Amino acid sequence: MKIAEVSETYGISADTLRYYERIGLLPPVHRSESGIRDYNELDLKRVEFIKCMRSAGLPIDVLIKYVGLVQQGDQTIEARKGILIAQRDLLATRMSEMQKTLDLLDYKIEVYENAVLQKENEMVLAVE
Amino acid sequence: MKIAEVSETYGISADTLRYYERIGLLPPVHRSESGIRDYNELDLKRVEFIKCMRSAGLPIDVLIKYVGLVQQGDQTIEARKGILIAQRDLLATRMSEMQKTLDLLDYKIEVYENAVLQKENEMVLAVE
DNA sequence: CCTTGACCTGGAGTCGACTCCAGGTGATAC
DNA sequence: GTATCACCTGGAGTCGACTCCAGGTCAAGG
Repeated sequence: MKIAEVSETYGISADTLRYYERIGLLPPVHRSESGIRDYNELDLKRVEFIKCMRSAGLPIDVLIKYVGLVQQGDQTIEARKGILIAQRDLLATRMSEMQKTLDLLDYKIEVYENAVLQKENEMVLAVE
Repeated sequence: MKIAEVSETYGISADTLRYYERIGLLPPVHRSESGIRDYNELDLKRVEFIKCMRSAGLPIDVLIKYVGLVQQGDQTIEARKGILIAQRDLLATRMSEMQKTLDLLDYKIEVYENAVLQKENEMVLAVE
């Protein structure tokens, strides 16, 4: 699959895909003879993983570290697990922060809703 | 309350507090005669609101817009409500993305856990 | 053939959100 | 009364994560 289609499929710009490869977040992608990227199954799996992690805000340097460990084979399993657990915990913390904000937003929206209703009510009374 | 204490209390650097004021995210804070910031109740409420919104990733320009509308009084209630609803929806979307990532992380951690257990098992068998 | 279009590279530019000065003032501690 | 400290301002620098560009290669359609 060429870069344009990957970009289309995953909603990641071609520039970003190339950038990920340049910085070592995405290991070198399979190429056609003429040097054009031709993403294979594994490449696509990696793209999807990165997309998922980045969409949740995991920092690129952590992901590069993780990807590097994966390349190094089985003796890095503990280290990889450690990274994932740390990131999982950070993510959970951020989500609970966001939940508080969501609650506050809901509350404020409700308050505004009531303010609007009250205003409309006053207008009706004014007309009557 | 002087800036150092506000910084301490809310975990926001003094530089950031001044920055927020400079860009109009925080309306001008009360000052002592000598020109030193002396945050009053209302100022602190605003700081807390901003902290909450920023911690969930709401962009500064949106918050500046919202704060500006608040300053303009009651005829902006509908617009403010619209902003809050839009941000609430974006936030909910981002949180559900994050939930997917969290689930994937949990799954991968479990897989690593099993891999580690299996390795340990093999080692025990090798010793026996 | 030759033009068009997708792709390539290395490097520079942008953007959001801070963060860090340098140089200056005023109040408090000794 | 002077030294130290927290504070002030305007402006520049940094950081993470892209995003854009110039200049070049190559395959395919008319």
